Amino acid sequence: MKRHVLIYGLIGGVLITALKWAEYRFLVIEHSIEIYGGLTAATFAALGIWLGLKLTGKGQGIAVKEVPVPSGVPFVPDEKRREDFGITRRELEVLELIAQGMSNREIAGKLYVSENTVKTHSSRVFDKLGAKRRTQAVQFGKESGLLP
Amino acid sequence: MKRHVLIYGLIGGVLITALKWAEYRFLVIEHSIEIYGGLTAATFAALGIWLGLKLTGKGQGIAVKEVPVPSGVPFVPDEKRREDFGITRRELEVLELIAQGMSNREIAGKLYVSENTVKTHSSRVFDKLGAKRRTQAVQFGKESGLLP
DNA sequence: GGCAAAATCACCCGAAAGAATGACGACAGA
DNA sequence: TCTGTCGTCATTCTTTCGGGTGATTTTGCC
Repeated sequence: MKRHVLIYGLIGGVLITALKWAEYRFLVIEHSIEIYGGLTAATFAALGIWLGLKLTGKGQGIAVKEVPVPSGVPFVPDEKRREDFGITRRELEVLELIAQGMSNREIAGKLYVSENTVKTHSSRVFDKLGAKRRTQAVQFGKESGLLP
Repeated sequence: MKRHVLIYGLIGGVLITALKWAEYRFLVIEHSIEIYGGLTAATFAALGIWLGLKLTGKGQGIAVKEVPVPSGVPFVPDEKRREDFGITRRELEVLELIAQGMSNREIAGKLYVSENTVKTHSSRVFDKLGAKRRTQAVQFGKESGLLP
């Protein structure tokens, strides 16, 4: 939920800035979706072009094909593997924070829940991954593509 | 986190644009948003890269520019970074085993030393990396190319 | 509306981890 | 030979983890 607010805020900010800068404010009402979509598409395309330029500046085409595809879409399909393990979203969320080196207390603070809750989630995740320690859980998570 | 917002925003924008442009709005209900987002993002990125390749013509360099992509690189240069942190070989060895999810006791057994020694090494490594927990040390180690 | 899953929190307790400190032998280099 | 680094080990103490158990609330779905 919080993420949505962030996303909309960010997009809105970018959009409005771009529009303002281009003096196209009158188009917002009628064509906002097209415009902001087009802008993002153009941004993405530009990013691709930049990547292509950057990579072809000194290298041959072989490396270019392999590298940018995985880095352009950095880790989205966690949902599938997550369910393969029977891990819930919240549990994966906790696991991600564990992988970032946070303590249970810090995670609790970040997620606005009690430390006991974090412990419950982490315990369940360890159980589902067959891990005995958090470091092991992180390792398993990375190996199975559950974590970036 | 922040990156996620950006990515989702971009993907979402591209998706909506693509859908709208192609008048395929009815497909949204039936298909997952991730798939279309990934497809469209990949399409635009690929298009951008292709454009970049076209525009730059033929690259002549042979050497592949070092791209920060963890895949494909089998990881060899630890010696250099190790010394940048002032970490000894033994300490890095312990850190590697920690990263594999082993407990201090297991590490002690594997290295044929006492558990106290392992604790000393790990404490020193944490100190040199500025980490407070072993998970954090692992994270830092991976980020700085100290660990695979 | 009701059921099942998920999320939340609590308490206890043992094990593991980590901080702080001190010490000792091996070894390389000045 | 003296010095610094490294590796080793110990002790004490505090904090954190993790297991086990049970409970309540929230949420998603039929």
